Amino acid sequence: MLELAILGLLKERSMHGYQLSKRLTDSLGGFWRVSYGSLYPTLKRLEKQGAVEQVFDEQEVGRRKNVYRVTSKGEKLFQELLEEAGHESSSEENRFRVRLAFFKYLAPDTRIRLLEKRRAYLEERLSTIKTSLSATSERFDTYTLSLMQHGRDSTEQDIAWLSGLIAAERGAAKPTREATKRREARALRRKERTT
Amino acid sequence: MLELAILGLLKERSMHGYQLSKRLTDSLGGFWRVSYGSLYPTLKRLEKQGAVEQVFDEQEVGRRKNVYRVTSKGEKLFQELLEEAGHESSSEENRFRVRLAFFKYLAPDTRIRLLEKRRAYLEERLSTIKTSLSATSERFDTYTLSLMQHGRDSTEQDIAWLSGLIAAERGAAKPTREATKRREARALRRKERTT
DNA sequence: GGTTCGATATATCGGTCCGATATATGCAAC
DNA sequence: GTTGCATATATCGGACCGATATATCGAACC
Repeated sequence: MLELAILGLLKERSMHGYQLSKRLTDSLGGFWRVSYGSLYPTLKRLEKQGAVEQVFDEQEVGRRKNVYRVTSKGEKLFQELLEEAGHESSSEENRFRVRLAFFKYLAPDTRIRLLEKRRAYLEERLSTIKTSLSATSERFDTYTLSLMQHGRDSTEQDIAWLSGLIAAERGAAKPTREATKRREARALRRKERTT
Repeated sequence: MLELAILGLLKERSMHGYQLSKRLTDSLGGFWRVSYGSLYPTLKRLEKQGAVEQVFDEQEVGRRKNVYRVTSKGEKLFQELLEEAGHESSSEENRFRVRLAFFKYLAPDTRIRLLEKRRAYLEERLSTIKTSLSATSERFDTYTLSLMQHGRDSTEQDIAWLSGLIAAERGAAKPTREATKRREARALRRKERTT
């Protein structure tokens, strides 16, 4: 995941480690605080793999900075990591967000595939939560119950958000007026079935 | 975090590793999928620390099972882990949820303190996101923008949820008989609305 | 009766990431 | 001039994950 994030940021502009950590912590939504214990080893790993390389600025005499640039090998790796379907785990929460932050580098149909995969996973999880809640709601204490209810509500909102993104993506993919209408109708029907 | 979750579940009932993994994956909200690569080493670590001990059931002759029970040392450790204020990182998302699942083992004022701390953190993050969003100097693409907007909305809803929990906690702090009845009536009505 | 298969159960390996910490340098304020 | 803060790189131990190996049990099927 860090490799993906680093490559994505370096694609936009060559940077050194500290700049990357700032961009990752501040700009990328603030949902992930990257540690140096991850960042610097990952940079070295990427360099060893030939995915990034150091840029040496001659006139810079001041303090030591390791500025990195993406190589063509790194571009390739970036695309692979970006398209890689996730493993649906807890760390996949962040992984998905990082991926979304670089979605502009993906083809529209790949974007739709990834969004739908994520939505399918959330829908599965939602139904699990709902089953858990309706089956044994008396067994849970107030806090666990509230936690699960909140989990259910959040998941529903995440799904709605994803559906919006998918719809927008479909609308932008083939701007044929008739096809769009048919697609939206299908999406609506599908939504009504699963709700 | 895993130590906390394991001790909390073992407090309720002595179990072996596989049962713990089921309970962690299924019952605890479904938001965390625990791997065996974490679970079994953690159990051994806890045993080494003297926080849990094996239970040997004599009549059981069948397949090998390592059933564990919490010791008094483990009870102490559990309380410490439960009260420990988090480090506000990305792994703290799960940590907070796990902690909440065992909130019943905490004193009301500790509960309020932890909830408020969490809320304060989320409010800080919310303001960061809002600042980022309103600063037009940095232009985000559609996806990053949507990600941040969704992050903002989700955070706002999390804060509202926490505020509800805090209010309920404050209301329950002084258990006057009449107040309790009124509160239960409110809770019931609230439950009926949300279900 | 045999076998196949999925759920149960424990264990370990390599790897990613985190949190803490150490160690410098540039810079501005006092 | 020195104090303090942001900048900048680096590493250590540890937590957790994903994959995989291994083995047992029960039920289902032929």
